[in-house]
Amino acid sequence: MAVRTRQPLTQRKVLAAGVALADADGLAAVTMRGLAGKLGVEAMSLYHHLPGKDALLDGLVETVVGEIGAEVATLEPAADWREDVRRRCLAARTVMLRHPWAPGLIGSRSAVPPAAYLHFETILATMVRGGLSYHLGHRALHALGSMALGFVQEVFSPDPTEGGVDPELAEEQLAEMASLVPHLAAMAEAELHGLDDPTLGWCDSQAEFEFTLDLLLGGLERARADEARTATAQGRARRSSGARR
Amino acid sequence: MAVRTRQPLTQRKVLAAGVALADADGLAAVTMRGLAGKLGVEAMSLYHHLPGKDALLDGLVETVVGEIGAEVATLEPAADWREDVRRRCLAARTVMLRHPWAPGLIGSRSAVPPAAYLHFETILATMVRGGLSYHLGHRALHALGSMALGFVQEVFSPDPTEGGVDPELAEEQLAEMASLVPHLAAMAEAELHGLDDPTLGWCDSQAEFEFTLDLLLGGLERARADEARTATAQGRARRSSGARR
DNA sequence: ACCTGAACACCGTTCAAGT
DNA sequence: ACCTGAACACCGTTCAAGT
Repeated sequence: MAVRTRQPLTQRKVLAAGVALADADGLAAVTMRGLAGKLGVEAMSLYHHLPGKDALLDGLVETVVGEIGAEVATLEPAADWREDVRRRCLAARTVMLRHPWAPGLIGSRSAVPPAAYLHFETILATMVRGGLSYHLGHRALHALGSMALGFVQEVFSPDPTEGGVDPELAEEQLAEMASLVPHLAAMAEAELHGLDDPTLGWCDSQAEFEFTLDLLLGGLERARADEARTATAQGRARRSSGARR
Repeated sequence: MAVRTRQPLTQRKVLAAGVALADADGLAAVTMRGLAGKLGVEAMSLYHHLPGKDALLDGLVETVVGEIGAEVATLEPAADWREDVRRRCLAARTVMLRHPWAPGLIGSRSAVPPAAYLHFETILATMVRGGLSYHLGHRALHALGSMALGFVQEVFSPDPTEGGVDPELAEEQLAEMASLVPHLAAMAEAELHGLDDPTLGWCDSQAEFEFTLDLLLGGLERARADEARTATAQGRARRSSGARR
């Protein structure tokens, strides 16, 4: 299955093959030897295009974050800053859904992918244009956190029982949960019964993502309005008292 | 430096040594051979107390999450549900600050640490007692996400230049940033000038954490009030129209 | 029961050598 | 310049053997 090309290898081709390999077989399958094999080449050849494994992983992150740029470029601008930021985050999310290994990799790396700075920049610019101060914009970037890159730190893991819930197994687990964690069990049951198609699983992660996003944006908009009101009130007070500097 | 004990090894001791080793030398230093060496034993001895490396890593997570339970147990209950949840998240955060490798490890594992369920349970119970429906409680757990375990997905990485910012280097970086990402640069500068002690770094991660937390909690409280108002209005409408079921 | 030593199949990486 | 083969120091893990 090795792709044999007579064209010489390039860093781009190595990284593209790395992303494809991670998509297909998971990040653990991306070894120097394994990736080289996919490219019809020996492991040591990769060192002519990348300094080592660490650079390869950084390159994979950079490639994926770069895809966000392409995705965001297709967006139409929105009048409201919140709608604009919302669309950017959702665009990033569509990219991450194509590369489910990427959030974990990004989280485990210490360095910020350089391409991410450009993405944050456009988001901050949108917010400043929308009336947020740089201080609030700073806090907003922290608050949005990884959502700007299209993922949340999933505490409830991506379902290992992919593609559906075994109703019988779910029943068993519910029974077991009921005694240990009654509120969680009640919640799970309440949510299960409200679903049209229980085989899809009872956590609609897309809906959760959007709910959280709207929650944060709503809160930031209120903070923004407060800030504007306070500034106006202070300005009025300063003017009416005739204070100078 | 190997700790030689004549007492036989136990799983608890192995895990405690693993946590200590990760605290001291990082997660990468936790290898079967390395950990065994710290315990004054051969690598293969560990297999008598743990099935393998994967179980070791799961055990490390479980140990750390277990510490959250101990920390939460010292809390005094708060009247307001938001204050209560807030204290629980901050307690979890103090545990994670002791084990900076833990969030990355938790994020990279697919399974939810069993001890975390108990933690989520008490948080959900607090919220339900505070008036949230199970549905909203479900969404709240998702929204709080990893904050319930005391960390956020840090996009701006934990500062590698630990313990302060070199002002000269910072100036250089600012100059470089200014052309590429002007809004970010302006923000960084605005934040730097407002600081009492710039050597502490210009991102107060504790303040950011609390701001984000309060933002989410404030939004959830509004959603809670909306939900309560809607339910009351629906009830009133149903009663006044004499509708039954 | 608990621990050991040798061995196996992998990994990232160095180095000298090929064309 | 790009690629190779052998080798090195590691890793998790199996197995047969010790007490």
